Parts: sequence; C-alpha cells; structure tokens
Amino acid sequence: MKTLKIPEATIIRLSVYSRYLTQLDKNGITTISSGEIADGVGGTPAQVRKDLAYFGEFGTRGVGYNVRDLNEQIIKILGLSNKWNVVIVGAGNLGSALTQYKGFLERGFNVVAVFDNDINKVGLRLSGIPIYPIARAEEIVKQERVQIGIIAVPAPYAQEVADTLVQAGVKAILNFAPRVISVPDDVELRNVDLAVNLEILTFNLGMNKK
Amino acid sequence: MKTLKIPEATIIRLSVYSRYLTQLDKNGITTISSGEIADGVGGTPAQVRKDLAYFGEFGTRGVGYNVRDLNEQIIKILGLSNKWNVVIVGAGNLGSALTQYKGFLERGFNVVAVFDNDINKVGLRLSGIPIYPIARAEEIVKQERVQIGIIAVPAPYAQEVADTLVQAGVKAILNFAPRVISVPDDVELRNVDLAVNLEILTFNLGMNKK
DNA sequence: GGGCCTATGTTATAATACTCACAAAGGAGG
DNA sequence: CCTCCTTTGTGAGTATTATAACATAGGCCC
Repeated sequence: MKTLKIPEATIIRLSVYSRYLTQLDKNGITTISSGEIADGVGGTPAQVRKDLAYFGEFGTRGVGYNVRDLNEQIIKILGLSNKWNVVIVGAGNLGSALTQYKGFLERGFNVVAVFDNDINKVGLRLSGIPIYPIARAEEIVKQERVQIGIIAVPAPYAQEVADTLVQAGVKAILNFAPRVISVPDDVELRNVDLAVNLEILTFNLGMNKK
Repeated sequence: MKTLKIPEATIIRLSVYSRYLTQLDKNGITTISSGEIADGVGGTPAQVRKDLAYFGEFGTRGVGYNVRDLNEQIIKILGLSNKWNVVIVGAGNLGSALTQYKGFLERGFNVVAVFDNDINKVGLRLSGIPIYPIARAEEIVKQERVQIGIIAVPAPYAQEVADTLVQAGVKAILNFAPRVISVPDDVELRNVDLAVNLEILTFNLGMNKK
C-alpha cells in the first residue's frame, strides 16, 4: 500500500464506486467485476482497477470483487469508517437546505450545529439542529469535536467566516460562497461554486453548437 | 483562435477569473496583470496567461489587461453573453434553495419554473417562481425556450427526471442527485455530488494526519 | 489434482495538463 | 525617435493522468 500521489479524480471516482456498491449491496448483489462497476458508473474497467490499485488488492482473479467487502475498504480509504461532526455557517436558503440534506448523514456526516447572526433565526432549529450565533462557534466546535465546517454565507462574508472557523479549530472547510478564500496550509479547503457548474455547461453548449 | 481541446480545469478557472474581475470592476480597478489575477484567485501568472491564450490575445504587453474588457471577453467565451433560462426539478430543501439562489441570476441564469409532483407544492411560488407538476415540463420548456435543467430530487427519481427533461428538449443537465444518470450524447451532463465533496476532504484529512 | 478459463493487478504506452523560461511587443521617458 | 523596461504570448520541457495490453493468480470442472 504505497501512498504516493493519489489523483483527486481517483478519489471522486472512489466515492462514486462506493455509492454504487452500497446500492448493489442493498439489492442483494454479492459479487461484481470491474467491468460491471464501470458500466454502472459510466467508466472503463481499466480505470476502476487502476483506481483501486493505488490502495491494495481487493479482488479475486477470475472472480471479481465482493461487493460488501470492497465497499467497506473504500469507505475506510475515504476516511468514513467513523462519523464526522460538521457545522454549517449560514442559515439562509442554501445553509438550511444543506443542514437538512439527508445525503450527508447517509455517508457518515453529522451536522451538529448551524451558525447565523440573524437574531430572528438564532434559537430556532432546522430539523432538530440548533442555530447559534457565530460568536459561539469556537465553543461548539471544541465541545462537539467538529473537524469540518461548511460555509454557506454571501460572498462578502466568506473570508471572515473562514477565519472564524479556522480560529475555532476546524481542520477542513467546504466553501459554497462564490469567492476565493484563503486558509492556513494545514486546513483542507474545497470550493463548490454552483454557478461555475452551470457555466461549464453553457461553455460546452457553445462549443458543440458549431 | 484555435479551438483545439480546452481542459475543463481551464474553464473552471476562467469562471473564477471572471468573478474576480467583476469584483475588481465594481471597485473601480481598470487594469490588472496576470500576476495580480493569479494572486487574487490563488494561481500562477503563467497559468492565467495560458488559460487565456487558448482563446486569443486580450492583453497589452508591458501593461496588462483591461479589467472590464477582459471580463467581457471571458463572459463571451463562457457563453454568458445572453441570459439562459433554467428549470429546476424538485421543490424540496435543495431545489427550493437553488431556486432562490441569487448567484445564478448574477451570472445570467434565470430560473423560470420549478417542477414537483407534491400536490401541496404545485401552484405555490418560490420567490415569485411558479411550481408546476412535472407533467407540464415539456410545455414549459418549449414555451420558455429552456435549455438547462437542474435535477434536485431524491436519487431514485433522478434517472426518470433526466429522461423527462431530455424528452422535453433540454440540452444540458446539472444533476445534484447522488446517482449516476445517463443521457444522450448530445445532452451535456454535469454532476454535483455534495457528499462527495465532503469525502474528498475527509480523505485528505486522513492522508495528512499520518 | 491438473489444466482451462476468467478477471485481476501491473507494466508500458499514449494523451493530457502544467511549469518554466524567453523572445516579442507595446509604452514611457529622455 | 530611439532605448529601456515591463508584461504578455508562446514553445519547449516536465509531470501527471488515462488507456491499453499482458502476464499472473485463483477457481472450477473433469
């Protein structure tokens, strides 16, 4: 299990494989080949095997992979063996939607608190999850051992929220605000820009139209 | 202006440059160098110039780029010169949040309708945008000349919704459901899996911890 | 228990994307 | 008007990622 440099595209695909395997497992499928995985997720068999090869040998030659075992291995690789506590900053439309998004819990992410400075929202709950003022971020983060923060505030506030989260002790940030933010090197940062995704589509539409 | 193969990463960066340039323009900045853009968005000057070089020459040697002109060029490249009409399928938490997300309108995307089969929601409006039953998708899509559909329904319904959108005449789909879906070759498809983004973070946390 | 068959794991090859360094071009100043 | 200075645009070299081909290993059947 050599831990050289793993392409991010590989990690994304592993996530997708895992989701697919979970689905197969629910349907009672016990064994699958790299080719079948590839068909299921829209890839190639070689790519599937290459992705897995970064982390070890999980299959049986001539047979394929055990669905449940492989999924457990991938979940372990992705660091999802244990649950993760998450906080969300911003109780607007997007923040509220993310707070109540069931897909997070299914993959082991537990939203323990939402932060917002709107006094009309503080004290309320979203699907049982309490809304606190941002001033209490550090307290809650330490108390609940939160390692991941999600930023869902308007762009102008994104950097100061990031600073607050870092100060509070969060080790990874998922930023939904359409603004480039900077964090210390030891904090993982990932940006999800909703509009950018639409822009890639319109670019491609323009390319193929000719 | 040779239109060979443009890396997707380049398109993503162009979107980010554009956002940054818009911000600079609002602040009255008129001229900028590739190095300053790089600083602003967290990249390298060479990368900025290379990205732009795919599409032409936009700067003045010894001076830099005109902020407003460059932004207009990038907007044109991304296909954002004209407004795009968009429909969203799914009026749950995520669909509602996306419908009311201001970042889309800022970038030229106009949400004209939401579809949902929940009879308690049909007929209501989200920030003025009407909710219709999915059966009316084809009618509305044609009437409003919609080219882009956003899927924000639970995973099990994602494929049938995609089929419906394709049938209705949509040419690009942004899929938020955590399920691999397939569409005809002439339809652009892009997936945004919210949980996958968190999983990349946890993978990286695991890597750096050792 | 030995040979055949199948799907894996791996190595080699190709394609793609990034980095660096430099020459060319425009503007400013004398 | 010529020279110097700055920053672009580009082309070569490097690194990374994906594709394809192949040898290996495990199971199954006779």
